[in-house]
Amino acid sequence: MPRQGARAGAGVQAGRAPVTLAQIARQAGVHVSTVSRALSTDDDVRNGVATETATLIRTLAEELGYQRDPAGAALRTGRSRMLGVLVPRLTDIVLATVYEGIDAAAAAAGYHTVVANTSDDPQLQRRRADALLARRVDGLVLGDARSDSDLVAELARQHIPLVLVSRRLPGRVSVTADDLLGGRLAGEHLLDLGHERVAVVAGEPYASTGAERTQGFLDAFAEAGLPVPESHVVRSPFDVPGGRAAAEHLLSLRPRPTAIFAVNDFAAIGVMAAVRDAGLLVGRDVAVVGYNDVPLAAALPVPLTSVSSPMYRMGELAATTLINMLNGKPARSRRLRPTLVARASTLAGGPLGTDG
Amino acid sequence: MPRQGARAGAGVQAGRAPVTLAQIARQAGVHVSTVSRALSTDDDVRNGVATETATLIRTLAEELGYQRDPAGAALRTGRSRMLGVLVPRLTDIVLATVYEGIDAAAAAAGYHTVVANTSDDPQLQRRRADALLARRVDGLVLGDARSDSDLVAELARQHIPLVLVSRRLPGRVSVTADDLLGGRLAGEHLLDLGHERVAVVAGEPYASTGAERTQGFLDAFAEAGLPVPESHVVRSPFDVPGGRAAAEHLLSLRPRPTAIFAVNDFAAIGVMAAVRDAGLLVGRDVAVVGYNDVPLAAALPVPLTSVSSPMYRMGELAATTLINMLNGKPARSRRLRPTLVARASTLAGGPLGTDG
DNA sequence: CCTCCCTTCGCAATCGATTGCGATGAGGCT
DNA sequence: AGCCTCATCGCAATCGATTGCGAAGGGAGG
Repeated sequence: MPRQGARAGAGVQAGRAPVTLAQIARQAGVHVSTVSRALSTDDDVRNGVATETATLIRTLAEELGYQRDPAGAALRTGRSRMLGVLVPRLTDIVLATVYEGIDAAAAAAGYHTVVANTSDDPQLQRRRADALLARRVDGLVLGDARSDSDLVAELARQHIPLVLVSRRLPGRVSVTADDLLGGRLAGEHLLDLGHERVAVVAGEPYASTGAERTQGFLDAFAEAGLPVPESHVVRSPFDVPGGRAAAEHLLSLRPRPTAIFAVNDFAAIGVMAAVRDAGLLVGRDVAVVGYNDVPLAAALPVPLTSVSSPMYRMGELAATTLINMLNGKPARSRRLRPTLVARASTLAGGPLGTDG
Repeated sequence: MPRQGARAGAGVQAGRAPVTLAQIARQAGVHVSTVSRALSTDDDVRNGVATETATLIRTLAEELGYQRDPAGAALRTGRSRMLGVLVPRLTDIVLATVYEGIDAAAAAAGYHTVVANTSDDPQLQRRRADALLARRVDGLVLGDARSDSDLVAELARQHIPLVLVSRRLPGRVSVTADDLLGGRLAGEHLLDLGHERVAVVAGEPYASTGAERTQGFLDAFAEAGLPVPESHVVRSPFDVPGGRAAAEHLLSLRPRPTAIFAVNDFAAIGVMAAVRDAGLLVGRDVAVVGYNDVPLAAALPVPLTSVSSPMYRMGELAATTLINMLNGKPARSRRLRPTLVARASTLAGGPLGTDG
């Protein structure tokens, strides 16, 4: 007799006494399998139980406070009802917002999520993904897909259900914002204001977000007959110091750009700092456009013009798409429409001359 | 014969074929129980296996890529090796940083974490906690403890292992920063600069963080013989609009305060906005002190003086404390020391006169 | 009145890992 | 040489939920 008494792993919490199917079965005078069926969420299964038996069991379960043991269910079914989520970092409010959407939609569908930070580091991505898989998550939502890594391809080869979010990758199911359009919106906004000499803080090349926002922006100017020279497009990390350093370089160019588009609000804040440090005024001497429209953008001393994407909704859609996949339904990629929010960082001074 | 073939829940991912103890046992020519013992992390258990048998099994497991099935282990042991974490919101960089620390320390100890947002809403706190418990987490880290709610007491009554983080509650094990000291540091800093008429944006009363920071600040001024009148202490949400609204009120007082302490950086940013809106200059006309020293504080147009607490470390300690509890070791509360980082928002203009 | 069918349940195996106890064997001791 | 001890390992039960199959029961139709 392996067990001597109560629960083995009860450990510290002596008080908990989880209700099991067997207890309900005993009280209801039926077999445990009947209870399982009555409590099933699957209609086909539940229909095998007489209505009055089912309601009896249902109310009994309610009274006793029954909660299905996920370990038992997972062991038998092979599905954990847990989703793994990989993000570059949760301290980035953009990804944190996406994650909140993911978690909300997952919870609504009876799934839990487990997140992990990868710092955009390929080694960490692999390690974290393995850890999640070891936890037997049913699928993955990847918010940190890199175009220069083959991790996603490997996971796909193992037939692991996955959905990309925020960043795209050719041939993979993803839920993203239309970054190409977003970049174009930023470009057209500056064109409307009369800017002709502009520059781009383009983010990291391995992220489709930065790459496509940049491309959309460049497209707009190219189509307007004002192609942006390559020297005016610089890569940079997606943060304040990164944007600041990039802008310091761009502001040293002669003639100086009259506007700078940063593919990320934090980089844009760094750009604004560099503009001030150069003794210039944001919005009058140099227009600045950011991307993501984080809450802070509107609260800055010079409110930041930014492109807004439905990040929370993106997370929700990513989760539901993955869950549909798990249920065998076909899944398709989605691209959500961004909008531009114009503020003082581009409007303060009105259009600048071509030789300001 | 309930099963017809391969794995039942394989679902979409047809490729995965998890290695089990039984497979290793077969290849090693030993019983599955021996494999289990050889692979155990518990030394007492592993010592029951001969060294060479153990190494054989260990290398075999490595080659086959064995990963313990958490469901099987959890079912038998009653422990899921999962920790539940409750935070007000993950989009708050402060809590996100704490959570990163929690997750890192948990992962290092072989635990996974599951987070949930509660929006500081008592109803949601209960629901999320229940959901986590239904998932059979081994313990909880609560980052959203409210002094006006009895949820924590209820959980404790059920003997659920838990540790508070960030916010304290009397009689509970917690890992926090010394907010009383932090508030005092802010107060002493302003006293050193000669301020005599100050005000406080005190945050929400149910959070020990805001309450204690405020108290420490008031203590410093009271001990200096310059008690702050109640009318100069206003509560507010921990965000930009909240700080802005509170500051608009405070700036309308006559004589106007020469300095404002906000118990949270985002509220402080709102304060700075209100100061600007009033046509005043932050750091010269009105000094502003924030709290938490978020990365953005240093990047603001007028860099923000702020009290810095080791948030990541706080998360790490909270997780290890909880895990120690789970292992039956005694746990004690910890209070980490904050430090003040002085910047232009208090230094720009030097001390102001008493009738500025 | 008998037979057939359908609804409703029970039976029992099963998922993978853990663990108390007992069996086996080797070695040392008297 | 016989017995005892200890190290090592196997046996089998067990955690809780799920599910294919079969049985029992009731009702309807011939």
